[in-house]
Order: sequence, then C-alpha cells, then structure tokens
Amino acid sequence: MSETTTARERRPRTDAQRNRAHILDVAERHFAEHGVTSSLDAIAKRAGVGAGTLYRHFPNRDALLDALLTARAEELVARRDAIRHDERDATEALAQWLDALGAWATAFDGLPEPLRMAVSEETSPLALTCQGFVTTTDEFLTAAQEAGGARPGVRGRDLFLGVLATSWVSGAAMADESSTAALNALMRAGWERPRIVTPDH
Amino acid sequence: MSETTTARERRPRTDAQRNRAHILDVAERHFAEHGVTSSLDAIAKRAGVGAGTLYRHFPNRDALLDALLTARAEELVARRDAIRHDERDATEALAQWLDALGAWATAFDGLPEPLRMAVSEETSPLALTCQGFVTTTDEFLTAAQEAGGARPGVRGRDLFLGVLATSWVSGAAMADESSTAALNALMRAGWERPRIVTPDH
DNA sequence: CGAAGATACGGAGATGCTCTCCGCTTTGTC
DNA sequence: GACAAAGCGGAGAGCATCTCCGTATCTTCG
Repeated sequence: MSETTTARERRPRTDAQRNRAHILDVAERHFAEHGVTSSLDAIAKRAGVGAGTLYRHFPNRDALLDALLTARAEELVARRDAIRHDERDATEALAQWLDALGAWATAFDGLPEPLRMAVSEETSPLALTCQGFVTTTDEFLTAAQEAGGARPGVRGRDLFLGVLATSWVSGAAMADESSTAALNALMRAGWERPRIVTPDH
Repeated sequence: MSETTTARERRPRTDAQRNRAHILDVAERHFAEHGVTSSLDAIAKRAGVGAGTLYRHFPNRDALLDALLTARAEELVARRDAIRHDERDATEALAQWLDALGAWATAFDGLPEPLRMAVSEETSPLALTCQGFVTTTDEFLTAAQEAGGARPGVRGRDLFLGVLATSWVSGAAMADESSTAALNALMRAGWERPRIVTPDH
C-alpha cells in the first residue's frame, strides 16, 4: 500500500514515457508535413525508435491520431468557452464555433476522412472526441435557433458533418482557396435564417 | 487505304479487346461490391487474367475508374438532356441536375475521393470528364440565377464540389440516411434564393 | 496454308506499407 | 547488486501496387 491505493496500474517506466512523448512530437510534425496517410514506419524511423515501439504505444493510425488530436481538442474546448463568454449574438457564436471546428479538422492533410469514419463507428478512439463536438455544435445551434438566427429542422450532427465535408474539399492538395470560401458561404447560407422570414410554405 | 485512312493505329488484337471488356465488366462489379479502393490484383484474379494484363490496359486505378465512369457519364449526359427538355423551371432543373450528379458520384463506395482529386489535378484521366460536368452545372446554375431562383455569387464549380462533398459524407459505410437528406437540404438552402427577397445588406 | 513478325499474355518478383513476435536490454525495487 | 517486470528493436509475415520479360497468340502476307 505504499505506492498507490489499490496498485491498479503502475506508472509507466520513464523511458516509455519519454518515447511516447517523442513519438507524438515527431508524428505531429510528420503528419503536418506529409498528411495523415504517411507511413507510420517512417515516423518510427524519424523518431529513432523501432516499429514495435511505435505500435506498442499506438496500436494503429487512429490511436496515434487520437492522441494527437486530443491535445488540440483541448484548445478547441477553450475556444468554445471563449466564444460562449465573449459572443452575445447566438448566430455569430455558432458561426465562430463552426469556423473553429473547421480549423481543427484541417490541422493535417486528409484528417477529415478518419474523422468521418469516427463519427459513425463508435469503436474508434476518435469517436468519443467527435461525439463531444457534435453535442457542442448542437448547443450552439439550439441557441441560435431559439434566437431566430438559424433555420429550424437543422441538427447539430448535420452541421458537424457539413463542416467535415467542406474541410474535406479544402484539404485537397490543390491551391484553390476561393472554393473553400465559397463552400463555407454556401453552408452558412444553408443554416442561417434569412433576414426577412418567408412564410413556411 | 483499305483499312483506315492513314493507318495511324492498328485495331487492337481481338483477344486484347475481349480481355479489356471483360476486365471492365469484372471491375465494375468488384468496385460496386467492395468500393473503389479494393485490390486491383484481386480484380485481375477474378477476371482470370494476369496482373500484367490488367495494368497494361489500365496503368493505374484512376485509368480503370475513368473507363468505368465514362460509360456512366454517357447516361448522365442523357439525363442532362432529358432535364433540359422536360423541365421548364430553371430552379427545379438545377436541383434535378445536382441530384443526378450526386447519384453518379455515389456509383461506387469511395468514389468522391478520386473525383475530387481529379477536379484539381487536370492530368488525371478523370479530370476531363469532371470538367465537362462543372461546365454543365454552370449552365444550369446561370439559367436558375437569371430566373431568380438561385443566389447570385454562387459558381458552378462550388456546387459541383458541394455535391461531391455531400456524396462523400453519404458514402461512408454508415447507415445514416437522414444525414444525407439533411445535408442535401442544407446545400439546397444554400444556393436557392429565398422566396421573398431580402435587401442585399 | 504456313511462316514471320507484331502484339499481348502471365505471373514471378521488386518495392513499400502495416503490424506481430520474441530474444534481448533497460528500469525499478528490495 | 540482483532479480523480475516492463519495454525495446527489428526481422519478417502478409498484403498491396506495379514492372519486366520469356512465352504464347494473333495477324498478315507470300
């Protein structure tokens, strides 16, 4: 009883901790440079560890990605709180949140793909993170709808997928920023309620 | 001069023609069943030909995909003409065209990905096909805009990418049809002009 | 028809990626 | 300092793409 209360799980060895952190560090740079589909063995090599070490810490690409995104997810949560605190206009708040989400989903090239898989898979390590953001989106959306700034009938899940979809388009290796802007505008026009309300039918 | 005018290129050998057609046939079924990322070697095996034969006819996945889609593209062109002929309302015509495009882009699982690449790559065999459909989209869109049924400022290219994006979401192996419908509705709300026009600012 | 030449075929194998397995090394503990 | 336990490395199995070239098959022409 001298170590931990129930001795459930011992703290990992220091070299293991160091390796894990280092791999994460290298992976972040590698994904940023070569996209999320780049070779994991290459990352191990670049980190100076054996492939086995990498795969022991992160059994597959999604697990590695999840560890990487979890750090960024904290920033996103902070951003959420900032928007909640600063932005009085519910519609604008939703718009800003969707922007932040979009930025998060384009952190690495090709990221939207595994994220979309995660939304529907629930077994993926990324699934939980995504689920949380869907909920947050729903909160912002509901507030905007109650304030009359967003169309009724739209769901948070749909907006989340919409953001993923536009990020997916932007994420191509193409240098076409106007399309990104256009699609974002298109989507906003899609969820925002027109200024002068039209009769329901 | 008995065969062709300039005898530039001889007609391929009959076995080659037969193989090509057979591979195409098998590939279509295989892609439909297992998605566009399924193994090409598996297709060769299923077609009863060597890998070399497949790769000689279609140097890479995109080439094979292109040959497959070209056939379907003809149907799409026919659909375009049918819409032009039958539908008097320009807005409805655009909506129908986008629907048809969406159906074409979901012919196989995972198809939107290579299509998106093609839109921006121009060297891809698929690029030409896509380019034509962007142009067609632009025509329908312009007509709808002139008829006051679509917002100004939207471009055909953006709508095409939008269709690809929603197809991409739908194409996940998930059984979530409501999201597909929701995203389509979202996009339509994005390009369609509200019934009662709001002042420009 | 039959031979010569062009064309196409098959599949072994080079290369690259993911992921596993297990003998050896390092670390923490007494 | 010694002894588990935990962790490490990298060879290699399995699977995919794509190439290369000896061999088989078509086409043509005398």
